[in-house]
Amino acid sequence: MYLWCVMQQTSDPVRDVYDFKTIEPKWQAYWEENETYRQANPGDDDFDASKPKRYILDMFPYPSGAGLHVGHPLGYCATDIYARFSRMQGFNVLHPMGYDAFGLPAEQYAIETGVHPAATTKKNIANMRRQLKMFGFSYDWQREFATCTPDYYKWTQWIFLRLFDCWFDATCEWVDTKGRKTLGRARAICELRALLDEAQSDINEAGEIVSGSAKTTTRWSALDDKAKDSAIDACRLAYIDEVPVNWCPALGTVLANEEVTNDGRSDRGNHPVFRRPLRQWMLRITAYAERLIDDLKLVDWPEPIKLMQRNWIGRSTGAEVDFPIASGGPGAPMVEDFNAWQTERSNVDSGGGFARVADDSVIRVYTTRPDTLFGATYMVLAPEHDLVARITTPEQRDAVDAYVRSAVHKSDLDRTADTKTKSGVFTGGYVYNPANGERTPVWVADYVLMGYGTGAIMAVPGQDQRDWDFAKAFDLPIIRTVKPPDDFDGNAYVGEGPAINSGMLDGLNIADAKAKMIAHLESTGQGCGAVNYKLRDWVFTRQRYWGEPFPILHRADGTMVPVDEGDLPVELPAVEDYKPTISNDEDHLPEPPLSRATEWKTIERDGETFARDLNTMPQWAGSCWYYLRFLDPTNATRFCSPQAEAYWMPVDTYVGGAEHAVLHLLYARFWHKLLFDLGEVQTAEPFQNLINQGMIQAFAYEDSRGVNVFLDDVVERDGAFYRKGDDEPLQQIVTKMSKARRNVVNPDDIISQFGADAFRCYEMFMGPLEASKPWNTRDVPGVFKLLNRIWRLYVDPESGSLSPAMSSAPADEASLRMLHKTIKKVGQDIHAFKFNTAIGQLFEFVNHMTPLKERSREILEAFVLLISPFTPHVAEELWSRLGHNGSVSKESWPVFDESLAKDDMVEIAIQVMGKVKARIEVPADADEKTLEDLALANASIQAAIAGKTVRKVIAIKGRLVNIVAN
RNA sequence: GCCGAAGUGGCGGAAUUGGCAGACGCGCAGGAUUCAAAAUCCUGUUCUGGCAACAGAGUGUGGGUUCGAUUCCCACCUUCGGCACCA
Repeated sequence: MYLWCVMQQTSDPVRDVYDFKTIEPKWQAYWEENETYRQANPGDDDFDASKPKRYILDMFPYPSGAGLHVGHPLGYCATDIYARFSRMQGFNVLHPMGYDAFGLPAEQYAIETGVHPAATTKKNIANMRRQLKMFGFSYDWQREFATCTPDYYKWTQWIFLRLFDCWFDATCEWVDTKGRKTLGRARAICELRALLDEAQSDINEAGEIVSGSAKTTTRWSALDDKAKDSAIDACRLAYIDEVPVNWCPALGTVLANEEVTNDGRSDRGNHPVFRRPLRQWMLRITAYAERLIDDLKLVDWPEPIKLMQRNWIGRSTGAEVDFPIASGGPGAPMVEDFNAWQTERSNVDSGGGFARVADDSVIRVYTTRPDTLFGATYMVLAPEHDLVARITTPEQRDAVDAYVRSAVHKSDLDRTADTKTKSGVFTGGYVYNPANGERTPVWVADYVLMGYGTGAIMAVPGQDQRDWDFAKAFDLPIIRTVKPPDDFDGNAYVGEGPAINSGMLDGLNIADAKAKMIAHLESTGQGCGAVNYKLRDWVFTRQRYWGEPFPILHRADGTMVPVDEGDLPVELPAVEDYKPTISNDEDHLPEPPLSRATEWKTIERDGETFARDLNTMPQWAGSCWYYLRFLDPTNATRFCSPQAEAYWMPVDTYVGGAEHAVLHLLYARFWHKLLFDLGEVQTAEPFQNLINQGMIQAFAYEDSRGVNVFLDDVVERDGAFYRKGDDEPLQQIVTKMSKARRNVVNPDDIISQFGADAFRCYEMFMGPLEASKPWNTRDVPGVFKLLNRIWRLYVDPESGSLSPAMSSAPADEASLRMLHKTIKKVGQDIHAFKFNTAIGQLFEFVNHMTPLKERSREILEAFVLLISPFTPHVAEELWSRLGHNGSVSKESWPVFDESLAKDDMVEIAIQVMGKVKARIEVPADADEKTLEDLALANASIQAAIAGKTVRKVIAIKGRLVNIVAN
């Protein structure tokens, strides 16, 4: 207001045009000063418990040095509009923002420059905060935090300790706080020990408590203390295991799959990469696989995203089957007599039966098609499989060793790139097919993956195309066990049909044959029905500096103790050098940057020396639970107060990019379920509604050589594009924004040219939120003009006072109807996240009002409220110029009158044989009979049906009439 | 290869989910205003033919269901995103 007065005094004649450069900073300062968007928590003095709540959350950004690109604010604009709208509708709205601040780029920068990642991150956050404020987002800034601060990661470590301190009791049936029956839950590890001690239960190698006496189980009471500890450790939800990783000694670090090139080298520096097992922290997400699938039923997510999660978890049903080893290498345990083995297995009561964990004398496979067992003509082991070494005969040893070595050194991509050509080597060993006792050769091939199922398959070339290809390549027998249709001319037949060549199964359809075979396997102790998941446990270790340290202390003897909760956080120490230790030796073990923290890395406790864990957690860790910290970000005694959690959770609306559809959302759901099992949170699922914004793409221009030309150097003439100056024709393509494409649009530039309100409107007007669509700066002036036109409805640019056309007389009916229609449409569209059509309606309103000589003030006042979620700055300015005190955001959303929101007369089409021949104006509620009569009486229609017989008339109220005549 | 999403004017897109295809915006054309321009306002703008009224075609392609299909079904083509031989 002050600046406006100055302008009025100094410029003559006064031109009080829409001046976003003054308005936007002015109101941003006002919001900041008045804490306009602060949201009180339950228990606070100014908390209004009578209001319903909405928790509206954005996926928080990584504070990169490049700042926000135009893709970030797409989702942020959407949630901001929805949050402002929700407040006006009388909701308590939790709308926070923070930073996912641990991560690789800051560390890479530190390695190159020696600048501490904390300093880089702090600087980047400051820039990003400036940008976020520049957009006018209504975040509650008092709740802002970054995941890299000790106050925050203290609780990340605390949750890790919960994972460490729990096991998953898969057989536990329980009723949750919402009264739902659930199978399986996390329980404290001390309960496991108590169960084992008291109940004299047994524990098997899979870490399952078992009663009964299957032969691979061990009597708990027979174990010594150390063996008990390690058995317990193996059951934890956070456990240590050896898993193969992409080890790059020259970089001194482990690489992600996407950092490894096809020829098995690092994409940074082109160093050799080796796949080798490494001791890693693992999180047992697989224990929750079933519940992660089931509980998708509880959330309102887009079906495609749910489908992607289901596919990722990849539940399949089938059977595990044991194939006894008939012959192999010198040391291999063997089954001499197949019939005797079968008899022994069948005798369940005297130590036979199907063991929970396979013994050495069999190859255990998982199959989804137990009905095809009679067609299993060879076996395949993954190259990493334990049995490979033992089953290989001396004659085949060299070939197998060479094959295994080459496969192990291949990257995943390389190993799986070519799906047509199969490679593999015969081990020389044989197993018996348990269905018919046939001696079946055992091969090793890299198309079988150790990470899925049991790492071994029975190959059924008749019903599996991959097996068919392999059998053809190596001249192995093929037996069809499902009868294909007579006209079938393909290779493997995977369709439905009666079983053939399958003894007792012959004639059965696939489902019945599966069931019968599983029953047979179970009754004879040779196999059992099984469920399998593609999902694997989560490798939770990174050999990095810039992440959360593990709150675990290691004794010299290999045992571990958790850091006391009272000693959290385990703070990340300062180091001189952030580089991992590099080496040219493939066998050199990783030494993460934290090994350079010489003071920190050992610690004395009660006279005993412990080594700290030198690894850090992955970036996912911080983002797994940040939505809970926003509820109560400064709580020093708990990750958040139970009261805040009970009130705010679940997140009602979660908006972010579809690229997080699987990993982030699955990991966060997993952690949430752990906290739920422990009674720390009250909802089974964290995110009730999920919306995936599309990607903002950009036009890019290529010359004839395929080289990209900078946007600024492109001119358009007659719909074609040319390079400025040399008139070379360019090809326009739509692609991701990237530096390489030279088509990056910076939001700072757009805002300095058109303002934040116009920017927000443009992004929302581009198209549906979920769709990917190209940015086109050419279109921005369209919404910028809208704001100017709105401005002129209120402000007379000559005098700077309110427009003389604004009248206090009662509104004309047409304008009143337009207003109510607009209130209805905009409200409904915001609620449905259809912002593009909401803005279309704002245009229609302005188009209606602009030509009027006299405009009702009452209507214009209501319209300011309607635009305020989209264009908060200009709305505040107009609201204040209309003489109101206080922020427009504190006003209520206007209520529409249904009778005014719809037209009383409508135009309907009259068709003859589906072609429109006339249009008539009728009352909106005219019934079908009236429409039919009016249609038949219409002159053009009579002409159109002259000489024809009217067969049928279809009249749809308020829509159309169709006359069938011939 | 598999899974998912999508294909509508010169461009971004709309269409109550089976009921007038092209709302709204951009661009373009014409007009008003102006000494002139910018800005602003008004009019037109799917394509083809016609001065016009009007006629015909038209939502990736080809079929089908229906009085009626952008919408539902079948086959195919193209683009984008994800996954990588998942037994």
